[in-house]
Amino acid sequence: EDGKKIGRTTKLLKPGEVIEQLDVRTIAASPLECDVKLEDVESFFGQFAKVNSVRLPRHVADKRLFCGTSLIEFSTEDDAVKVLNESLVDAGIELELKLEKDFDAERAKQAEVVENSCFQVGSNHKNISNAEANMSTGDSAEENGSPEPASDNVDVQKTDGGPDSTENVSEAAENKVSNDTKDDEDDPGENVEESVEKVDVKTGFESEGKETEDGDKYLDSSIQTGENKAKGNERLTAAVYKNKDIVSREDLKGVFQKFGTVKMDSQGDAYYTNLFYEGSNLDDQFEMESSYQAGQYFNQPTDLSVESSQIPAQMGSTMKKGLRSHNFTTEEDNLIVSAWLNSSLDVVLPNEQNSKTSWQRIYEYFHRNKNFTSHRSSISLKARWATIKLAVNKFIGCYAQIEARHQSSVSEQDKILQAMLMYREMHQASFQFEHCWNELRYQPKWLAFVQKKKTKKLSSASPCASSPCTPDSINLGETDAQGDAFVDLERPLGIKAENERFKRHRNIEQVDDNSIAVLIKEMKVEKKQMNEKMELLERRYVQEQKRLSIMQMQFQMEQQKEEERIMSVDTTDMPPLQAEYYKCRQKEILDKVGGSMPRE
DNA sequence: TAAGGTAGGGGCGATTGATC
DNA sequence: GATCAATCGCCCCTACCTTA
Repeated sequence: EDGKKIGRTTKLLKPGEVIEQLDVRTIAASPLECDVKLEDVESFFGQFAKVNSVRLPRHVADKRLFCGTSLIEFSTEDDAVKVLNESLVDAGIELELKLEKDFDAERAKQAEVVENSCFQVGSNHKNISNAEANMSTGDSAEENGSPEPASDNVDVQKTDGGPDSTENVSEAAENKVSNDTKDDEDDPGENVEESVEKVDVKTGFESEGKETEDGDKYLDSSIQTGENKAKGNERLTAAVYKNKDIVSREDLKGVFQKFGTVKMDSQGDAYYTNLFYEGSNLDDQFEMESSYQAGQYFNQPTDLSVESSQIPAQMGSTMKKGLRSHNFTTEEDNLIVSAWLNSSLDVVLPNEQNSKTSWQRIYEYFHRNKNFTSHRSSISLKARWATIKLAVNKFIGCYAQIEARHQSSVSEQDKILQAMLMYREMHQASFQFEHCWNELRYQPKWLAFVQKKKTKKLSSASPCASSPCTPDSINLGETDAQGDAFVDLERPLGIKAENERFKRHRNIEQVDDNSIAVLIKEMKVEKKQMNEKMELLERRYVQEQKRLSIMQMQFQMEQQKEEERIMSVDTTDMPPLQAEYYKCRQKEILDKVGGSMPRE
């Protein structure tokens, strides 16, 4: 305004320089837990220096998953250097810290490997194994600077997922060289020496894959012995054999033993192939002391898996197949109920939000909050909840029926006893979940759940609404006094479902003309009946009005007669008080008549 | 934009087999 | 022998992606 030129005191940096500065201020920290939050990372590193921002990059192979490494941008380069030189431990695990550019470089490599593997995945049902093998191949080829097609490399894999797979594997291991030869026979362009050389190159067992056969289990593992040795850290390393896929059971035992007692049976051979990707064998060969122990193992970030924190702590589902554990205790039941109530309402989470299932969360809640010994797997908890839910639902019905009787002078305890008796009569079994019912009965989530069930039943049973109710339909029936107090948290229909519904209705309209005609006829009849009713009511109303007016006239006539009588009374011979009364009444009447008469 | 396909996930009944 | 935890398979629902 005063004519003086103003400008920045400090010159703006060029974009490239900004990025460069950002790079030196940003460090990558790993391994972090899969469900780690931005705030957690920020507060953790905030203890050491001022944090500008935190990023949680996704995995290169699966964008739904956190890659296990967080990028922390500090306010100054000095801060970044200071933290980089620190030896930080999070959740008992020493964090590996590196500059962002190093992390980016590794990530670019990984992306390339994943891309290669995607193109080279075979068409058979063992895509995962192949992809994993190909990734390994890609890496080694890259290291050697001599890219080779994956199919040219030696691949000792089990080719059948059946029970013989272990046998196949051991055979394959024993006859490695001969297999190599066989492979080479298939591909005449290669010779045995070349193959062996390639196997030797692959001393680093690198794998990166995803367990897709079971939707719950994502497994990204990367065993990088070469790197580990170089770093010299003391994290877990699985012994890796010259053949990339073969790990001895002793080595695995050694790895798993750090997290709990591992039982090994005597059967089976000494080698396992692609354990992590196809390895149901693991269940048979190794037994953790508890399923949760196993879960704990998979929660540990180890070098078995640089990004193993992505693996859900759910492993126990098949760990002790066929072994029935002890009965559920009241505490366990209550904790399951509590876990269910505390878990998210929306059980179907979008993929990009969280790959964990609601039962995984319930499982974690259960084991995090237990103050007793329990090794239940998520499947056990789920099954138990199903039992609890069913029984409590039935009991609610019984209790509602007892309530509906409106018995006077009956305490709540008596009602519960009666409901229990009714339950026993109806279901030939005693109700064993009173403790759960007490926990659940007033909880909004439970009430919403019950209501949802009820509406579902009503809608599905609407065509036969007059049909006799089943005990269960009575259970959740209109007498459920709690039903009105809930907030409707039911999810709306999805687009597709809504369209289906619309289409169905449209189709019904188009196709069923006859039924529409019948409906119209019925409606006309109904209308006629309604009109008749209305006429009847109107007639009654008019009659009633007439009757009222007649009564009113009668009353007026009687009143007039009375007034005339009062006016004609002679008060001369009456006692003074009586005379006074009549005079007052006569005056009143005169006033009334005078008021209504036109004045002159 | 609608339709079709696929994947993820839950519910539920039947079955199995260990425990009571 | 009864009970009940664990498992399995089927069905249904929803969201997302691809294709016409």
